[in-house]
Amino acid sequence: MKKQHLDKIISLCKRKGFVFPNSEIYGGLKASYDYGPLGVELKKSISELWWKEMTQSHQNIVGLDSAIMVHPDVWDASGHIANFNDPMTDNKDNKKRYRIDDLLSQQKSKVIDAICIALKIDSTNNDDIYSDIAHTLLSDGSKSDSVLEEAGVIDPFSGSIGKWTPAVQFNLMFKTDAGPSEKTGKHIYLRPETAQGIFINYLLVQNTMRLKVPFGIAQIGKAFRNEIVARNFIFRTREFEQMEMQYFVHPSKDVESMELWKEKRLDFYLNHLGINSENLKFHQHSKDALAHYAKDAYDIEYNFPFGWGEVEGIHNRTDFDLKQHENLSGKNMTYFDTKAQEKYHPFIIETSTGLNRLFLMVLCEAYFEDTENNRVVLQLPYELAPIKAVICPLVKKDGLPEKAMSVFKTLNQEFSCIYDEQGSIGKRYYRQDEAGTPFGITLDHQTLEDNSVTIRERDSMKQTRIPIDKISTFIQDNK
RNA sequence: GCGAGUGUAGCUCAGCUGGUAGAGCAUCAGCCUUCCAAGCUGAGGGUCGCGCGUUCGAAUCGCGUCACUCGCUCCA
Repeated sequence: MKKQHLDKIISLCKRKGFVFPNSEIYGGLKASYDYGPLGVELKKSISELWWKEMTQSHQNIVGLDSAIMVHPDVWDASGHIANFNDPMTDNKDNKKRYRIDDLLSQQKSKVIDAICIALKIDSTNNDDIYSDIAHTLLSDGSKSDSVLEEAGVIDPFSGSIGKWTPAVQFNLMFKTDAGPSEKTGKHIYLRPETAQGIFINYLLVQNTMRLKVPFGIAQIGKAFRNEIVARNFIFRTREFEQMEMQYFVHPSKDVESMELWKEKRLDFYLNHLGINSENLKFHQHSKDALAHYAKDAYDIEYNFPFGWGEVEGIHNRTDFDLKQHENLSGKNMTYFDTKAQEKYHPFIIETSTGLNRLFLMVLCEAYFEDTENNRVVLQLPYELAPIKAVICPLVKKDGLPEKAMSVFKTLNQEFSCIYDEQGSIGKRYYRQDEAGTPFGITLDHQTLEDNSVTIRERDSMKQTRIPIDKISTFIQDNK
């Protein structure tokens, strides 16, 4: 049943103003979406919850907002330039695409030798021979296709020699040029992760805030990845928002800290975002699937309509990044513990989550078809609901609209409300059920006599009669 | 990336074998007044994703392209 929900959620998102396809009047842009009036509220609520949980709730975690564009050497140090500029080739016969270095590693040595001779590469004592060939092919673009084919490079899928296209580079990072002309300017990349902004600033942050290890730096911001495949609605987009907290610990405490954060982060999903534990699980990366920087890595996965998908990564990044930056920048990146008189590179435990994925997860979790009452309800936790209450006059006459409007104006100071007098009262409730509004407040003729209203709860549809001045208290108690 | 499918009003969809578009819901205005949608009247809104082609004539056929969904694949 759950498997069929994504279409319904996409439709609801558009209908109610959560998410719109971007550039729709021009036919759309792949994997690009806009957040509508309700969507922006929901997204903001999720990130605010996260921020509060990850900064304010801890004495030793502070925030940061670093730049999207940074010195290009940062990406050299991080490994993004080296690791994600892999030359690729396609087999024209079956349209399979391969990373050339991967492809070569599966070939017999005489094939490799033939290529080396053709390209005049010295293959002796060369550990990076596959990568070297790949990059040579790329720089010699035009002849790369014939070289691979003539050497007899076999397509592992078909088992026969492929008809290879010239080497092509797919850049993970979006590149642009800073400066007035392409020639004089530097290549600038849009950050593919927010983490590096934290690493390069960590000593300044530590110093200005007088922090002692262990401490954390949290950041929310956009990152950009030129994904080849982008799918599943807003699950994987080229432009996305990360919420990361990098926790700096003593190298001997990494395992312990990892366990701590795994627990804390899972709790966030269960107790703050209202996710059912059945729909969450940890997935540990296997050794060979680990990122170039990581020692150990867990994902928190959610059971989306399209299957289990990663919503958060909790990784032990070790001291890889800090040492890399130290090597490349020449600046000392060590932390000095004055009490222990010890100087070291802290290990970094990263909790990195995708805000857009949490958004989708929250919607999937909240979406409920109440067949008994023939309605669709978004059972969002109160804190996440874009609109907290709808204020309705029972009928559009006898001074009820005026009275309701004044109640609306008062309550709207306190929390986000909406006023609605259009259509039957049931219809108005149902409209808000779909938007996830937890409370409906209705004024009727009795209100004019004793200042009481009916308050109706979204999930249970239960109605209670209370005085106007108790609305706020009631909501606080029942949210 | 490969394979399959879809693309007609804001949403869900109908338009069979080619003759320039309909419904329900939604929206808006008016009536009704009723605490759990779908009562009455009326209105706005689409050159049928986009382009090219075939044809006297295309939403309907062909090709291309863009976008989305599903299955594999991939995902630092």
